[in-house]
Amino acid sequence: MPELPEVETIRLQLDQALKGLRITGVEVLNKKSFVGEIGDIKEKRVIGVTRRAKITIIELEGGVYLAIHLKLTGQLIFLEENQKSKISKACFFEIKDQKEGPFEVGELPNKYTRVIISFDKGKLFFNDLRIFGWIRVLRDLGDLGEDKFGPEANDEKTFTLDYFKNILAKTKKPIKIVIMDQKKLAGVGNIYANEALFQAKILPTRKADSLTEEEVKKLRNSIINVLKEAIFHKGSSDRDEAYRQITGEKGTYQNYFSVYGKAGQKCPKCQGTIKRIVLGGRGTFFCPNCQK
DNA sequence: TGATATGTTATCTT
DNA sequence: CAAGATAACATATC
Repeated sequence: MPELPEVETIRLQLDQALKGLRITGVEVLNKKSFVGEIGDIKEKRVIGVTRRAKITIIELEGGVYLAIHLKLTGQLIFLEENQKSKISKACFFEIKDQKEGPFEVGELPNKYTRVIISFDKGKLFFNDLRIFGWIRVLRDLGDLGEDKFGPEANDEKTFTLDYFKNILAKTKKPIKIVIMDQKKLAGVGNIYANEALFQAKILPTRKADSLTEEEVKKLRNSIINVLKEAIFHKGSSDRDEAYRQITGEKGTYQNYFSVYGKAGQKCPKCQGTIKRIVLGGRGTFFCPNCQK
């Protein structure tokens, strides 16, 4: 779930919330969720928060970084010390208003809180139901493995048309698999791959090297566009999705989905019906009428 | 009970 | 060896 727009939303909010704060302590409630020495980050101030692909990177003074991957069910929730009551109320409201589930934040820490990072003014809670996510202490950003990531999918400067043409021409894999491959393009996950292919009117099953120049151009525009729209709407928190903003609030881009999770429903552009297949083990949604 | 679930990677299989 | 497919990670919901 947390794909580029969700991580970017969290990054922006964390950058505002944490900049200048000092880490006063770290509680690791689940060993698998934290890799590194607490001593390396204690008493260090936050310089800023950046992002690479779907990884949030908290830069600390002294050349130390906290890299965080939320994987499928991770959340980062920040409670400012002096606003605790206000934020708790917002979370409480959310539970009352909507169906209660494992992903509603409620009181903190909760059952799924794996790591708590305390600052001189507030606490950051890392919640993760399925424990696939992690926080790592890094001395060198290269330890993330730069070669593991292609250009950022929302950055038209590095994600160029020429680059896109080149990587697509090199493989016969289904186009959806290719645009979700972080080594080739960083940030696109299942939701936005489905949505971008719909916007570009291209079937997810099409072999990558079969796309015409026109289609490649259209798909690149659709990817950039859908990611920017989703960032504007602070990401998506569809029904069973864990993603929350750092306040505990949902994103709203799920209200703008055309095909994702809509099997059996009407296509928003024609009279066809959205179909679901499995591609690379993932739910894949498309309109067989609009997408060619 | 079986199918499904957003990400990533190890491990098959071809 | 490379490309492609699938299982695995841990847990919950429908």
